[in-house]
Amino acid sequence: MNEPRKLEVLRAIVEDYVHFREPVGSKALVERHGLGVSSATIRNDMAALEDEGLIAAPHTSAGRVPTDKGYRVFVDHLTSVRPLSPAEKQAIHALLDGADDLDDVLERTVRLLSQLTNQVAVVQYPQLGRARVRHIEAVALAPHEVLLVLIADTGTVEQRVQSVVEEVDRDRLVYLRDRFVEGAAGTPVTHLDATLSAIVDALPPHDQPLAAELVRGLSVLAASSREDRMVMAGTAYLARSTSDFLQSISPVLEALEEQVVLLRLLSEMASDPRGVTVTIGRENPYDGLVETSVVATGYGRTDGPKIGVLGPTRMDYPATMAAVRAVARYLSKILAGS
Amino acid sequence: MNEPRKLEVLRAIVEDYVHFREPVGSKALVERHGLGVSSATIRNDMAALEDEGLIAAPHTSAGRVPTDKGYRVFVDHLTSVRPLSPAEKQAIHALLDGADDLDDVLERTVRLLSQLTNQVAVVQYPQLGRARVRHIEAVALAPHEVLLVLIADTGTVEQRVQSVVEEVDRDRLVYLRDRFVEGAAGTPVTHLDATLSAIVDALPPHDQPLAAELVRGLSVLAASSREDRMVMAGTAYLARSTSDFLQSISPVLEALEEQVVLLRLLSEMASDPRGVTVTIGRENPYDGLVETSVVATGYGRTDGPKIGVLGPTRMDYPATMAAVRAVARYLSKILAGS
DNA sequence: ACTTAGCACTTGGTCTCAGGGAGTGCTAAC
DNA sequence: GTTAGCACTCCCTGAGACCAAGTGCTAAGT
Repeated sequence: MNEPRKLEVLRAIVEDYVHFREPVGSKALVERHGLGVSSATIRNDMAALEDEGLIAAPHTSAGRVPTDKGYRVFVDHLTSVRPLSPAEKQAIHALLDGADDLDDVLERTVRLLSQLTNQVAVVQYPQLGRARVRHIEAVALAPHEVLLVLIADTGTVEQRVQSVVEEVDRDRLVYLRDRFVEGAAGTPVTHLDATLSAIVDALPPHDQPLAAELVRGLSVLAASSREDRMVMAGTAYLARSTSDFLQSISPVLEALEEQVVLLRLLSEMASDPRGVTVTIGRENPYDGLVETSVVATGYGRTDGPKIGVLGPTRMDYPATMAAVRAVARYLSKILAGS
Repeated sequence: MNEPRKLEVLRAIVEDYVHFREPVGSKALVERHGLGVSSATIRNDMAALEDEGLIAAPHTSAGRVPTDKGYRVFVDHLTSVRPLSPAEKQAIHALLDGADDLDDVLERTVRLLSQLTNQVAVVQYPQLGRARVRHIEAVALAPHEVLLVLIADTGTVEQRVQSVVEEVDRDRLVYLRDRFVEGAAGTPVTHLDATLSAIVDALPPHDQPLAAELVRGLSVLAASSREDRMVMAGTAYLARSTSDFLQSISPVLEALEEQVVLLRLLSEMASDPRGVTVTIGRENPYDGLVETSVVATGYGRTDGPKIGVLGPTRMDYPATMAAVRAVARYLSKILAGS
């Protein structure tokens, strides 16, 4: 058995299936790709590939279709992430320039990625958890209401109106805020609670009740923050996929609405040395997504938030991986620059 | 011609078509509804209704289907908004209690409405434009960076990091902030720009450049605020509609992503004396939504933001209208209370 | 002036059947 | 290890027949 050629056949099958969206037979294969052998030989290779579970036949007299496992081998061994075309790079520049706000940047990015890949794109908000405290602000809005603002070095700003039992005095509030900023600036947001608690303990006793209430509010900000939020675009592409995928669009939409599902999925994806990670079909633990693949990567600092694309398992992996990687890089650059 | 019965026939056709999702014939009509006449009579009525453009036949030997115009008559003259069942009211309570944050409230609300109606639900963010300024905060984050926060009496908080040319001095910033709050608190957000500009003019000359920059940032907050944002839920229900609607799901998803489209649609919907407004099929100016109807109403103060539901023209209008109205009322109550 | 029974007619959906096409697996020869 | 040849399987398509549902019209009844 000719191993290299067998893998070449697998590649050809994947490429043709992605391109023509229908099972591919041995004859068409030799015609479209210049494999210098006859269709019978290819059939032998295909039988072997089928034995290994890399391809499957929908029915006896149909061509073959890659299995999840087949796509996996294709992605892992048969393709490298090709760079984007200049036109695509220019599109990235054109769409991402001129954004200021973090929300705006993410919004544009996700639309861009969706348009580049013709698929659903998602981007996770920068995780406050990995960020460090840059500033804390406390503003008295009313006798018993304080606006708390927590600003992280990632650029995220979280705010919340906290009601307090004690009547707030502006000067005391400024004093407390200064203590907080002084003691907590630079602390990882995850440690904010502990750091602030220590500060409270060191305060004069009569300041402690109010300070404790404020710390409680700030902890809420640090914990229930945007780290579980994401932006999405391109759901309409789901419906444009082919007919059989159309049947399964409803569960996919459900999964997309359950952002928790997606967020877990993204964060569970181990980072890959090549930069992008791919989860294919049933590798995915969620039922609604058994016919979809996810191509994702981190952006910003290492092990940071994720950005990715979701589409039918029958997708153009090389192109999608390239787009995801390129957009992630530009996004990192933009966020670092601002 | 018996006018009342003819309208009764129209109602029966709409109800049956919504229920059984297939064209309804004269015979089935007399069987299912106790109209005391024969099918031939109904056929005459149906011919008349067809002449008036209220119903149509997909083909010669099929039953009739309501037209957009038919639904319109049904909605306007043949149905009243029925109150919700106790079970539904309880569901509303259960889901909306325990929300604090505005984001959280809207999120829960839109999910609730979607589940109640089995359709796509949307809710518009409270418009900052109609709100009044409650507080302004300016915090120096870095030598050339100021965090601006604008808090409205609607509970919305807008923030933005503004970079400034001049190096900021903390005391000056506090001074300027105090001038702003003093002069602008209570002003409608729409007039914020003018009000602040006047304040700037009255300041000592050496404060004016920095103040002007801050005002520019605050104006951006006031203008490009959340008033063009919305929350959505239940897109998966789109795919669960019947087959013919499945063809048109892609344009609908596109329209939903183009939030501008939806927002314009919602704001163009005149408020109806009965509380809920309905836009049916082609009454809708957007191409992607020719097969969908929108049921919406305002919440909060009069002429305020909108909340609504979007689904196939073949929807259960009375139930949907009831759900939208009920949820809008609860939402208003919650927002007023907090 | 309505209402009704009866009936011819239209049409889409379903079923069956046959034929064609695409593709496979196997065998035997190279 | 490769190839040609061939029988076989299975899906898809179209044609034809048939049925069910529904209509519109006419003529008769109230």
